[in-house]
Amino acid sequence: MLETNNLKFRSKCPLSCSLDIFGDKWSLLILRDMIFKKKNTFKDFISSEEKIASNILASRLKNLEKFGLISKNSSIKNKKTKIYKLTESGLGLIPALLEIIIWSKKNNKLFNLKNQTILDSIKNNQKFIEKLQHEYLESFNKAL
Amino acid sequence: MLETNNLKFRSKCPLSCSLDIFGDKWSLLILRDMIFKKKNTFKDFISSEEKIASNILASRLKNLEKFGLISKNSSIKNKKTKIYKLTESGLGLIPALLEIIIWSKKNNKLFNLKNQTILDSIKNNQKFIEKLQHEYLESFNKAL
DNA sequence: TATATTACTTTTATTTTGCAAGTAAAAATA
DNA sequence: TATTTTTACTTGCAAAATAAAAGTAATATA
Repeated sequence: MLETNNLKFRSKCPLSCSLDIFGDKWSLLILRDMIFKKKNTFKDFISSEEKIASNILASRLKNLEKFGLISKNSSIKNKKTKIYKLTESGLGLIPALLEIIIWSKKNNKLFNLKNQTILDSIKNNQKFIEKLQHEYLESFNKAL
Repeated sequence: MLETNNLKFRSKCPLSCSLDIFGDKWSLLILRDMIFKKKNTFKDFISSEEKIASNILASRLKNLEKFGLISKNSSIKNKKTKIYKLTESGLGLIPALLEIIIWSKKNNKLFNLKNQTILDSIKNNQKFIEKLQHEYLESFNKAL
């Protein structure tokens, strides 16, 4: 294991490093919830249909924060509620998520996807990505 | 857990289904080895620098085959050697892999990547993707 | 003031991963 | 032809990660 700033990686391969960060069953689903569903609290994430366990969610949020994909702050309105926000680095994963979703759509004989209208309009072009990023930041500012 | 053709998924979300298939630390590295390093045997994969354990490799190969991303056949020349080949579905993941790699390159302050000349030329356009797919199939036919 | 909510942590059980060693069949070598 | 090596795995066991359930502490709401 290579160690850089106390963070361990199996190799210096960019794909391998990326998977060391988010190569699991849950991390990208948290980002999905933030990007596509404008979720930003612990309670939001817990309520997703895949039913992540609260201890796993806590550990994933901590990890994503550690690697700079999200940031954590107290809400201004409400001291109890913590708000998780995608960083620029986290928003930068939108193109990768879209490509996975596009792949999934093309291979859906395997897993019987439900029709999701939002996905039908996906074209992985720069404008769509920018729109998503813009929408995210806007909704975030509203929610805050 | 939803069950479709004996395959279990946490939900019908395309991203979630995808992660149910390859959301781990190793599956995409096997695909990377096939796509970028033209590897196609058990021995090839075992020799990668991330040092996957042989039982894990066996289980991942079986899983990728089960989900139709790769196929397995005996070599014509050599009865002992098994050749793993990307299917069309597996090759279809190239755009997603490239986006992860591009993300990784942009965020490399974190993990000190070595300069990989091949990556410097990456543009995630259709031509580059087609070139990779073509190269893969060509090298595969040679190796066979 | 009492109850509910939010964001966790803790505990315990189960599953997955990782490591080391072993095996069977085929191929290469002596 | 006999022996060694190679390839593609499997097995057994320890360690780590995950999952499920329950608990907690601080804050907010009725």
